[in-house]
Amino acid sequence: MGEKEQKKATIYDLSIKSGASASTVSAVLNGTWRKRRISEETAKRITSLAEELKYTANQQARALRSSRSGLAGLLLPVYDTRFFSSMAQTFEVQARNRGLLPVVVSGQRDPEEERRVVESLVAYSIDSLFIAGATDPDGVHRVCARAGVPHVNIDLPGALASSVISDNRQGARALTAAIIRHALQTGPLNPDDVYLFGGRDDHASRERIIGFHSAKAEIIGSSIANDTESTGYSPGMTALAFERFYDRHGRLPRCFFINSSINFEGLLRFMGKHDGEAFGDIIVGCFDYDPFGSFLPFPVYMIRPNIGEMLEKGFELLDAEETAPQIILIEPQLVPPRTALEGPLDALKDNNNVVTFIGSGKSP
Amino acid sequence: MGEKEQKKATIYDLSIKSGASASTVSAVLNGTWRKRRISEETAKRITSLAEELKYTANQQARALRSSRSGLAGLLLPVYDTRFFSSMAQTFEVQARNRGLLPVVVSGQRDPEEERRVVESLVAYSIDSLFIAGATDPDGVHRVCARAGVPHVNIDLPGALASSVISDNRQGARALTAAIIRHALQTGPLNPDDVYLFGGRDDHASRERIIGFHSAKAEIIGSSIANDTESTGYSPGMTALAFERFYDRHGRLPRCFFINSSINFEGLLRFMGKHDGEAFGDIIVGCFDYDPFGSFLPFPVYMIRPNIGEMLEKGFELLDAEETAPQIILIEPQLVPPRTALEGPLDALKDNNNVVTFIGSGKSP
DNA sequence: CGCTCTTGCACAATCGATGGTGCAATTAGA
DNA sequence: TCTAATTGCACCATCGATTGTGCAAGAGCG
Repeated sequence: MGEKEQKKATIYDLSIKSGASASTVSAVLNGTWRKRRISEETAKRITSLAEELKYTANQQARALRSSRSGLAGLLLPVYDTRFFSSMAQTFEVQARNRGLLPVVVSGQRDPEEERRVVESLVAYSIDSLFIAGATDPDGVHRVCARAGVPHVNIDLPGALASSVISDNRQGARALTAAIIRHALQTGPLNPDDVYLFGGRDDHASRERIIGFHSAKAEIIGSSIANDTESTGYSPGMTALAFERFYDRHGRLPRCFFINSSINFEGLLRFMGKHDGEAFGDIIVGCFDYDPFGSFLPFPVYMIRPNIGEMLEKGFELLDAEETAPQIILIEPQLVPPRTALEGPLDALKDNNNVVTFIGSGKSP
Repeated sequence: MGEKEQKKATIYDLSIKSGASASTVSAVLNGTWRKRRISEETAKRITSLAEELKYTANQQARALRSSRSGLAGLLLPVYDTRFFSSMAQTFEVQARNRGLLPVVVSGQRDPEEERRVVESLVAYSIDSLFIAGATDPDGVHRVCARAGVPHVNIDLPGALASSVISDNRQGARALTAAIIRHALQTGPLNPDDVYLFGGRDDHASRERIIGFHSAKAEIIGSSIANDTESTGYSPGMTALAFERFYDRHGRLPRCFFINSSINFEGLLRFMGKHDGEAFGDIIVGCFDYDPFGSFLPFPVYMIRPNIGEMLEKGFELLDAEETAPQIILIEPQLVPPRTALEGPLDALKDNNNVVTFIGSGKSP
C-alpha cells in the first residue's frame, strides 16, 4: 500500500530545514510564540514550511510532555439505540468543536466492564469523561477521581459528581397524560387499562414511575397496585413481561408506557410472535424517540431527550470546575405519533444533491 | 472531586519500591521478561507490587517510544442509523478483544471532513483504520498511506485498498424478488408497479440497482425506463422524491425498494405529511435492517448486512498484510416482515435480571 | 584452577514535544 | 559613551516506556 510513505515530519525536521531551534518551531506551531517573543517573521517562515511538509504534531509526544491528551471520553452502555447513537453523534461534533478527539466506549451495562473500559481510557490520559447511563456511576467516578480526570454524569445521575439529566418525572407525566387522553377519546378508562413496562431500579426509572403514577391519578382519579413492571433494559425480558400479561388477561393493556426504546424492542418481539393479531387498538407511550417506532400500526407517543443541550451543559460543568456536585435538569420533548423529526442526518452535505433519475429499464 | 488523587504510578516508582531497574520493571510488565532473562522470582515480585499500586502503563509514553498506539480507528459517515451504530458496537467488541482501544469517528459524508478526521486519528498514531462507507475512500486511503497506517474499506469498496463489502447485487436480487412475490399474491404486477428509491452514484447503489433490475426482469418479464430514483443518503431528498411520485401518480408504487434506512426515513416523513392516508397496500423492501422499521403498518422486507463477519474479515486482512487490494463479498441476510432479530443488546448481563413487580398504585 | 557459557540484570539512548532558563545582540536611556 | 532593558532565540531537562548493549556473578567443563 506504500505510495510515498515518508515518515511524518517532526519539529526536528522543521528545525533543520528552517534553521531555527526545535523549541522555537514548537512554540510557533502550538501558538505560544508571542509569549516566547519569537519574531513574526520567523513564525511565518516556520508556519509555511510546516504546511508545505504537512506537519502535524505527534499527539502522543505532546500528551506525554504536557499531560493533556486532547481526548474526550464518552462512556455509553451500548451504541445501538437511537438515543445513544444520537448522543455519540452529537458528542462527536461538540468535542471536535472544542478541539478534542472524541473517544466513545461502551460499558455493556456491566459495572466491572464499565470500570475496565474507563481504566483503559485513563491509560490514555483522557482529559475528561462523560458518563452516560452507567450502571454504577459512582464506581466509575472513583476510577476517574483516582486519576484526576474531570467527569460528569449524563442522563443518569451519580452521587459523587455533577449530573445533567432529563427531567424524567415531568417527561413521564406528559407522556402518560398524552396516552391517557388519547385513549379517552375512544371510551372511558379503568385504572387497569394503564400500565408501565420496562426499566429497572435506577434513578430514571423511579422518577418516571412517579411521573406516571401522578399523571394517571390526576386524570383517571384512581389507581391500582402492580401497574408497573420492571424488566431491566432487556428486549427479551420485556417481551416476556408482555407475554405474561397477555396470558393472564388475553390482551395487552389498552394503553401503556414503555420505559425506553430498548424495552420497546421487547414489544416488537412480542408482536412478532403474535403475528395474526392486529394490536390496532393499543396506545403506547415510549420514553425515548425512534423515528420508525413513531410510525408503528398503533399510536405511539414518544419522548425525545434533549441530547444536545445535555451535552452542552456537561461541557459547561467541566469548564466551570464546580466543587459541590450538582444536578441539572433538561426538559425533554413530547413527540406525537407519526412524527419524523429531523436529526443530525439533515445537517449533512449530502442533502444538497439534486434528485435525478439515473436508472433505466431493460427489456428481456 | 479529589479523594486520593495520587499521581499514577510509573515504572520508576515500581523500580524504586522493588529495587529493580526501570527497564526490568518495564520488561516484566509488558511481557518481554522471558526474552530478557529476568528471573521468575523478580517478575512475580514486580507483578504483585504493580497490582498493589494499581499500576497501568502510560499509553502515550508507550506509543511514543514504540510507535504503536494500541488505537484502532473506525471511520463512519454518521452514527445514528442502526446499521452504523451496530457496526460501532461490534467494532468496539472486536477491537477490545484484540487489546486495542476503538476510536470511532464520523466523516459526515463530506470528503474534506473525512480527511480531516482521519488526519486527527493519524496524529494519534492509530495502528489501523477501518473505513466504513466513506464518500471518498481513496482520498482517505492517501492520508493513511502517507502515514503508513494499514487500513481496509468496509461496506463500500475503494480502489486502492482491500475491501470487505456486502454482496449488494445478490442481496438486492433477493430483496426485490421477495417484495415482488409478496405483491403478486394480491394480483398481477405491471413493470411500473415496481420502483427503487434512494442511493447515489456509489458502488453499493449501482450494484443494488443491477440486482433490482435483474430480479425484476426475471420475475415480471419486462421492465420500464426510469424505475429508479437516486436521492443521495438524505431523508429530506427522499421524502421529496416520494412527494413528486405521489403528485404524478396519485399514489405510491405498489411495491418498491428503498436503498437504505436513511432513505427509509424519507418515507416516514412523507407518511407524516399524508396523515389521513393508510398506505396499507404498499409493499416495501429496504436494504438495511431496523427492528422498528420491520413492524410498520405495511409489509417491510429488509436486508441485514452481516456486520460481524465483515469486521472479522477486515481484521484478518489487516493481519494478513496483503499486497494487492482485494475485494471480499459477504452475504447479507433477508429479513421477512415483522421480525425482531436479536442483536448486541441481547448479549448484555442486564438480561439476567428477574422480572418483578416493583410498582404500587396510589389512591388520591 | 582457569576458561568459556549462561544467567540476570542495569545502563543509557531514544521517541517528539514542551517550557524553564540563559545569553548574545540590539535598543533605549542618561 | 556607558549601563540597563528589551528582543529573539537556543539549550537542555523532562514526560514514561522501550530496547540494544554491556557486564558481573555463577555454572559447567576439562
